[in-house]
This record gives sequence, structure tokens and C-alpha cells, in this order.
Amino acid sequence: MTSAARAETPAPRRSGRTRAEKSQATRERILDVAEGEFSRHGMDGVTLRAVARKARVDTALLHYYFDSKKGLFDAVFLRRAEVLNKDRMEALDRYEAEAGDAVTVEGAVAAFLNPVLDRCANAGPGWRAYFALIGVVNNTPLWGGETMTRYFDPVIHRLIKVVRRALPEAREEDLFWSYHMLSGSLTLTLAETGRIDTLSGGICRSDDIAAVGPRMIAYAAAGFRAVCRPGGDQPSA
Amino acid sequence: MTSAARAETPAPRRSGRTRAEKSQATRERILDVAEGEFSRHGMDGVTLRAVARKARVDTALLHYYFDSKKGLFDAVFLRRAEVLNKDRMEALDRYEAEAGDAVTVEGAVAAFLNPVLDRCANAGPGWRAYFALIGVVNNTPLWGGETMTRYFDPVIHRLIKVVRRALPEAREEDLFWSYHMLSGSLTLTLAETGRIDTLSGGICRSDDIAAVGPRMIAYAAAGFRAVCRPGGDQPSA
DNA sequence: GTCTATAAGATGATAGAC
DNA sequence: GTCTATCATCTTATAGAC
Repeated sequence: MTSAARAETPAPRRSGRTRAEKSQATRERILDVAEGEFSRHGMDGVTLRAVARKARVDTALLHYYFDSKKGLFDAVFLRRAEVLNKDRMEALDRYEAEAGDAVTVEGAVAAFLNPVLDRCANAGPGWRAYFALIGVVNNTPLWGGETMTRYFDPVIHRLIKVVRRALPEAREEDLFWSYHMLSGSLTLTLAETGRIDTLSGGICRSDDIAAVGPRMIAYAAAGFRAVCRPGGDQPSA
Repeated sequence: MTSAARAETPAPRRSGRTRAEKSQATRERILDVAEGEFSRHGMDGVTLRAVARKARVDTALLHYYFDSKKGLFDAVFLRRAEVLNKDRMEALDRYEAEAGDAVTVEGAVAAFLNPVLDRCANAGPGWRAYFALIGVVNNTPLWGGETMTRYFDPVIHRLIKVVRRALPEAREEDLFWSYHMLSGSLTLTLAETGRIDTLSGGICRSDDIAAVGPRMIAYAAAGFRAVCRPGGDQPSA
């Protein structure tokens, strides 16, 4: 149980671990458990006792490592944000360099989404829980918007910059609103609520990333064009 | 404060109220307060004490009317769902009757969205809080999907039926996935998290429904076409 | 580092007076 | 209907032993 980090990082040899290594392992184990709990129940639905019990430590240890409940939440959010942001930035850089003047909206959106979709499909339950957490936070009133801003604004601005090369005549507000629509589609997908499963009578599954990925790219790219280039989307033909 | 219901329903004359009327007024006042609290803090972030204090009643009265915290939440959710569903169904019926064989994706999506967007812009803070609550619930893991299904599935199936008339060759799964994208965009908008405000440096505002409405319709309609009719969306020209 | 013990207060819910 | 009083439990957090 809760073997996300152990499954994703090379396991240190069992004997001969230094104190620092053991401490680090405990810290990561707490983060893994907290990540899962927060993603399922939200910030207020989780108690430190539940996290401590599942991580097989005492609640006092959570305070030792993360000070407060909010501190634990922030640590969970930050851990993978750094990895993801670096990856997305590089993907956008790479795409822009490769495409040259032939940048398309599809290409930009794909470069932005693929680091998420690929991990969602392949990188194990830890990342999956993290993405579900993002899905919850993005739709959280009061502090959700501020939190997303704090961690993810730079890469969004990078995306918009690339999209603008494909739609040079687009107005700023149209680009931002279009991203807003994409953001909603993406984070609802990441939340994996199972709603599409029952709505569709089983035809679609929330966890079928391979099915939703290409459709999200096509849907969003067409949406960007329709909003940012009125007349660019042809209702007929 | 918390004058949503009083502002939206004709005020009964102050004297000569029957006991039943006073009871009903208290019940509605509790629902109004709970609606606001749940929409801002989510199910687990709200305490019955906070609701009782703001509604100027005792917590025991909440249990008298709604049995439990979950009962109160469900009552909040149901109250406006009935009104909204009826309105959306009629809007879709009306559009289909008017358009005849000239049904368009834009028209169907607009008929589906307008009852929400119009209320969001004009119907007062009560409806606004309710929509924010929908935004939170739609992205809530574990029970969010089930709750949305319970209250809103019929009208979604009605929407898809109308869209299918505009896209007769569309496959079922493409229609459902497209709706899924629209659902994410809509509920993020309804949550009004303020994220777009800071992301755009003030160019866009979360509460500017007049700005987001037309863009959501254009974005979603183009997305439906791109997903459901491959080749129907033209990247160039 | 990790645990025991405990503080200090909040929580959902109920029984019963009026 | 509405309130007072109260219960049993749970909550975050801290002090200090080992």
C-alpha cells in the first residue's frame, strides 16, 4: 500500500541506510499518503490522524516535518509541481524550436498537455493522485485560484506565447478565455470522478486517458481557433 | 446579509403570517446560508455551527429540518436543481421546435447554457452561489460524479440528442467526451475562483459572464465539431 | 527522529424544556 | 417550532521523554 514513491524511485538497499536516508524515506511516505488522502477528500476532508495512521507514524511527526496541516498540503502540492513545470517548459521549448514558423495550435496544446497525459497513463498512482488533487484545487473557491496561480502561471504564459505564434491576430483576452476553457476540461478529466462512466452508460471511462487525450487536443485547438479567429471555424462543410 | 431569497421572492407581509409561513421562511433562510457556505468552503469545510450562527438559529434546528449535515447538503442541491432542469429542458424543446431541420451545434449548446448564464448574470447571489457549488461538486472525487449524475443526467442526455441532429454521423463516445469537455469549462467558470483574473493580469474577470458566455458557446461548438466530425474543423484558412 | 501524553477546543448529534 | 444543555467523540497542536 502507498508504494507510489518506492515504485518510482530506486529502492535504497535495506541495510546500511544512514539516518538521513531513513528520515527522507519517512518524509516521502508521509507525502505519498497525504497526496492520496487530499486528492480523494480535499483539504478539509482529511485529518492529520488519518494520514498518520496510514503512514504508520504519529501525528506529532507530521508537525515535526511540515509544521501544520497547511504546511503538509503545500509540501504535497510543491513536490511534483517543480518536476511537472520543468517538463512542460522543455516540451514547449522543444516544440517551438522544431516547428519553426509552422507552429500550429494543435502542436502547442499537445506539447502542453502531453507531459500530463503521459504521466497519467504511465507514471503510477502517485502522479495520478496528484493530478486529481490539481483537479480539485483548480475548482476550489476562495484559495484555489490563488494556489494554482502561485504554482502554474509561468508555464501557462509560456503556452499562450506559443499559441500566439499560430494565431498572431488573436486578442489577449480571447487567448486567456480560451485557455480558461481548456483548463476546465483538463482538470475535470484529471479529477476522475467517474461521472462520464455512468452518464455514457459505460461507453466512456474516466480513467481512459488514451481515449480522452487526442479528443482534448482536437477539441481545445478547434476552440482556440473559433474564439481567437472569428470566422476561422466553419460551421458547415 | 444573506438576503438572497428575500430579494428574489415577493416579501410576505410582515404581520399576519401563519406559523407554517414563518417555518417555511426559517427553512429557506437556513438553506440560503448553507448554500453560500457550502459553495465557498465545500461540504467538509462547513460546520453546522457556522450555518446556524449566520442564520440566527440553533444547530438543533438544522437537525430538526434536515436531519443531518448530509441531509442539509442534499436539500440545498435539490432546491434549485428542479427549477434549473425544468428551464433547460424547455429551452432545448423550444430550440428544437424552432430550428426544425436547421439545428446547429451552436444553437443546441446555447439553449443548454443560456438558462445558466442568464441566471448567473441577472438572478442574484443565491443562484450564483448555487452555481459555484455545482462547480465544486462536479470536480469532487468519490461522490461528486454520483451526485451530478443523480441530479443532472436527464437534461444532459436531452442536450446530446439535440446535438446529434446537427451531427448525425457522430459516434456516441465522441458526443459524450465532447460534453465532458464542455462540462469542465462550464463548471470551472461557475466556480468563479478568480484565477483568470490574476493569470490575465486583470484583462479577464471571473465574474464577467457577459464576456465568457459567447466565447464558451463558440469554443464548445467548434470543439464538438472537431471531435465528432474529424476533418470538419479546418486548421488553416 | 520518533513516540507518549495531553492540552484546549471544536464537532455532529440528541434529549427534553418551553 | 425553537431553544438550552449536554454528550461522546474528534480535531490540531504542543511539551517533553527516549
